[in-house]
Amino acid sequence: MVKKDKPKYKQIIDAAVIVIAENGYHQAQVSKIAKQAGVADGTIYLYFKNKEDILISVFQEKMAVFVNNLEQILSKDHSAAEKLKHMIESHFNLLAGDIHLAIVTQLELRQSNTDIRLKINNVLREYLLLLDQILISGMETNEFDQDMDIRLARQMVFGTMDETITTWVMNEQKYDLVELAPKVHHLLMKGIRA
Amino acid sequence: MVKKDKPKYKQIIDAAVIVIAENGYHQAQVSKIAKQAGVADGTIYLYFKNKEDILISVFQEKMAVFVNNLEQILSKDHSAAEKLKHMIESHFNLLAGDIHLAIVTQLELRQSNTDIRLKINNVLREYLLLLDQILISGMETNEFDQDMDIRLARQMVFGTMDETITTWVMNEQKYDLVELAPKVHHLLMKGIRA
Amino acid sequence: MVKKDKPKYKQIIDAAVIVIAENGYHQAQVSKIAKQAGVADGTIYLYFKNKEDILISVFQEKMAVFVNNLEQILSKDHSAAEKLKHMIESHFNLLAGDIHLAIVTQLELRQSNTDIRLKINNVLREYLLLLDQILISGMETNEFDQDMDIRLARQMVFGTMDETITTWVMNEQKYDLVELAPKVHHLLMKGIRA
Amino acid sequence: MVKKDKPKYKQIIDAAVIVIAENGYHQAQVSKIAKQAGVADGTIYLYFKNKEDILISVFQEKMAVFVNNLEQILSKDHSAAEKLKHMIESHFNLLAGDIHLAIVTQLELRQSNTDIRLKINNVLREYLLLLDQILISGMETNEFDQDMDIRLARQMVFGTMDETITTWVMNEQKYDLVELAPKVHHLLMKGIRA
DNA sequence: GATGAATGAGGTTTCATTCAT
DNA sequence: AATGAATGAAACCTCATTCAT
Repeated sequence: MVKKDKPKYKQIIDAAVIVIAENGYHQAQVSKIAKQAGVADGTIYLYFKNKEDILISVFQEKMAVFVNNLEQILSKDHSAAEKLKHMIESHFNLLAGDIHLAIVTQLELRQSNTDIRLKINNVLREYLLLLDQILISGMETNEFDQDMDIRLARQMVFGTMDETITTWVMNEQKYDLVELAPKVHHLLMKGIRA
Repeated sequence: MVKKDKPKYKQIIDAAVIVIAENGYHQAQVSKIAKQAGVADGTIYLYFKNKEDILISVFQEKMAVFVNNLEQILSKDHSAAEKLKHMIESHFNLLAGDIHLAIVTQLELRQSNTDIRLKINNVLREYLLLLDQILISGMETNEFDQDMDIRLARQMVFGTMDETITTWVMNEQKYDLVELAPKVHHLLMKGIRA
Repeated sequence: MVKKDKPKYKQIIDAAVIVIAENGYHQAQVSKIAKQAGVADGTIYLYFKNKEDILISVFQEKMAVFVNNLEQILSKDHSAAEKLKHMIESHFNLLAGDIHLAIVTQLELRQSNTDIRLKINNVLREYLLLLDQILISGMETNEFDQDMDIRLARQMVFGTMDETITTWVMNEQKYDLVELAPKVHHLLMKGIRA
Repeated sequence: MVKKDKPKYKQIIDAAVIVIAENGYHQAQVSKIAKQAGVADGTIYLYFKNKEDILISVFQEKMAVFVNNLEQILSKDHSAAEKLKHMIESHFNLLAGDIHLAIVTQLELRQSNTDIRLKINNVLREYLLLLDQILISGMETNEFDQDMDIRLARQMVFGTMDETITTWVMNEQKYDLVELAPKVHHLLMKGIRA
């Protein structure tokens, strides 16, 4: 059994999400995470190389859920437009259902230093490549504008989603994020359709 | 004469931009900023309440240029679509012309803690309100879709611009940002037009 | 059967010598010694009270060889001068033949804290008492100066040997230590002979 | 005025000697040294790069006194034998007069890691070169055996002195170290004279 | 007897801010 | 107004030792 499969590994990851969300990135000391996880400080270091490793693992583990979801969506026999819709809904659903995670990914983890941010970006890249697949397939079926710049389209889709979620988090989730999904989809579709 | 008009005030602001851009947010110590500005550490505190005050002031001072530009654009007798185009071009132009500033606003300042980020968002709000004016005027003239959600449209426009600029900065400005402006405008127009 | 006679006892002692020699005193963690010995960390504590006990036992076990050798030398029917010569040769030989041990006793073990060093000195005392016997016998037979201070003479003999070996170890054994023995003996003899 | 000339520099050096002597090398925390010196912890770092720098500086500053003394002795118009005598007396005198320093140099500083020990050895080298000068001059005037190996002779002289002082320190200075100087000199002279 | 996962105390260093000059 | 020396709080990580299995 590898470390990642041991119960304490996930226990610590989940504790980190809670502690970061509730205390902020810079107030998320290792000792606080250990306490929240119900283990000794030193135990953390049996499962993670250092604090940076915890933070990157948090992002990796959680991002994996997003990637898996998106892979599911891609595997279904739907139109590109529908896939995009499912992507937005699924993305919004996941974050609306885990406020702690939303706070961590949209606000707190972005305060990390450049090293960690670069590693986080590598994890994110996998997700964006799947988004590119949707865009490319839509262009091939002529659902989406065949002349559009993929990179710009991706930046519009992801930038709009990201901005929407961050605004929602910053406004303390006063309104329903999931309800916005169809509207966001509609807006984006107009931008990219043929 | 208020503090903001004294030469050392701007001197420190400019020093902060340079130091943050060249060293990164977490390596931008007050003493470094003081040295770059050519003043003593203690002098900083004659012009700023604390370090947070410097960072917010940096954003305020620089954002003012963006707001002024946008006000100029709004005052001209153009269509909403043209105003949007000028906005994107002007925004991209300003940042492409001051790499230090681009690095600071797109990457480094986002590493600040949530408190500072919320205050920065307040400063940003003024700019976004002007963007809303363009969107509203476009909807009134039926250039833009009258059924669209203003907030979402704003998030799409700003999110796309922001994501585009950040990607450009992260890629070390290998390509021409300003050249992308028409394409971004075209993409966004498709999304929001009637 | 007492603990010292069990195979794992010597196994751990030998592992400690290797680990200390190869990693240095401050990098010789109990877990490394356990790994080198092929036992679990906890097993160490079935044979030794604590880490300090390992280090002192290392010195005791290895010093016993020196003491045995010297007892052999003393038992032979030689002049005091010859005994001294054999002592130096034997001492140099043993260390030249076990570089790990030389590094540990001359360099690494001296980095231990004062408590351990005092206990090591107690172990060393037995060896120095045998050296004193050589000196006394030489004074009785008028081979050595009958007016000399035994303690000082012992410090000169041991200090010179020790400094010579340490210099040799520090110089990465670039030259032949054993070859120096006659010269050291000659030098010391001049100092102590009648 | 350079840092070394400022009063706090020497204040911290002296505090370090006292704290190390009284608490042992491994219990000489920076905070203890700061407290003993009557400054804040952070102040230490205005004068020293890090803890290692304090320890090396302690040795450098104190060793400088030994080197200066020895240079004085060398400059006098005495025989090599007399110079050696003065060296031993001066060396013993300095340490007998500053028990804290004796404990630090003979016992505590030797517990430092290999990095620091190497740097300390570089400082010591200067002293040993002056000792070599005495030996060489004695050989030139035929006071000392012209056939002897300089390195061995140096190791005998320094090893004997070192062993004598360490034994005295370890025995809690129960007897008079300075009284031993003539005897040590006599013993060494017999060993090296022509 | 043997294991090895878990424990938790403890210290160096940075840096925003102050205040005597 | 300007200086810059001094302050001191705060946290990541290591590793000897234990004890349930």
